[in-house]
Amino acid sequence: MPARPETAPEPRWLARRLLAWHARHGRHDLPWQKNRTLYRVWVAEIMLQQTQVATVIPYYRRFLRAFPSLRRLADASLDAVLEQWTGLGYYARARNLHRAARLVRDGLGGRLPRDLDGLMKLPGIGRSTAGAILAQVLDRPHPILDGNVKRVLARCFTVDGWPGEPAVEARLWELSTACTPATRCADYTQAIMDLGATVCTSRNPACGRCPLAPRCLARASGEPTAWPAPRPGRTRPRRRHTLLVLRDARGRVLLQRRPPAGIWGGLWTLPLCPDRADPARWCRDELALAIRPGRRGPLIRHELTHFRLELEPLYAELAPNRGGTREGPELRWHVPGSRPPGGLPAPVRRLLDTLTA
DNA sequence: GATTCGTGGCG
DNA sequence: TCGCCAAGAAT
Repeated sequence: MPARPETAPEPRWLARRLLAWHARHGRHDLPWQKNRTLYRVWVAEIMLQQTQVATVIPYYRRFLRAFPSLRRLADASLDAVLEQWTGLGYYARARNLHRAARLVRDGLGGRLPRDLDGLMKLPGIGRSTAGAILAQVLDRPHPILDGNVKRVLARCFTVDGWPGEPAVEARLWELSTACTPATRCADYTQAIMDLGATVCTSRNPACGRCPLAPRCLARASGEPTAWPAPRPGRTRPRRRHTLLVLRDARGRVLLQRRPPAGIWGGLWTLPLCPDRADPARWCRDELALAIRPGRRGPLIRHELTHFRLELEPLYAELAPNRGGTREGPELRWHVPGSRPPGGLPAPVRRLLDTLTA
């Protein structure tokens, strides 16, 4: 049984322990940690929102190769940006990143703001992301509050309640502010995130390797994973859709652009089968596939089913741009294996890959 | 204040 | 197979 401290750790002790731990056990060679510019760290922080480091790294390298500077990003088309974002998810991040780059190019002389309020005015940058950028690039003493920090602080100080509740989050902001030291802010910020990501993990915390364990109240309780409290249960609505793979005689696949906002906003997907329509009823000439998302998540897992589709009725519904006057979804024929017209959702990309092979 | 937004990994 | 979670922000 661990020793049982009765008082919460002092902020200065916590920061000192974290800094010492980070020197030996922290991560020091992440791609955005070298050549730390506002632009490079900004892009990294946006990609890292709700996304783990290991997932981000290859995307980050490709993205910076395609858009080495803010100017190059602002001058690029949104389609080109979404194409780089394909598979990363949360595509509003890419749209906001691109919009912010143009705002900076056109209104701020091409320079990203170097203060909290200025950064937070840009789309996609909230308080935590702004703090992380300033702490890492300029070593400014701004607290952050991401999932790692929430977990570490909630355990150390046994903060009750689900962090999604505003009152709990406010308390965690207080603690994060109190613990953030006036100096060595870049190292401290990286340290507490690294601890949360590699030691104070959500399911199997390695308290035996934690520099904060001696005074961690959750550790002392014997059940460190009791904090933070889990999100209250909720019933997620199940949605079921059918996407159609329509191929012409040359093997091209019909793609349709999603509306600019909402799920997969601005991306190119397979056309949606109209609700209540049975794809099988349209079987006739062309071989097609239907994707039927399963019970998981918004639109994720899918099964492939072969259908033979009658194209003409669908074209009447899907190709309203013919003639140039009617409004309707943007459509494009795509040759599998060639460069896509823009961003593709991961399931669509995977499907197109199977058509290539 | 509650929901929405992707995808991959984990137990 | 399933539910939860992850370097959050916008609506």
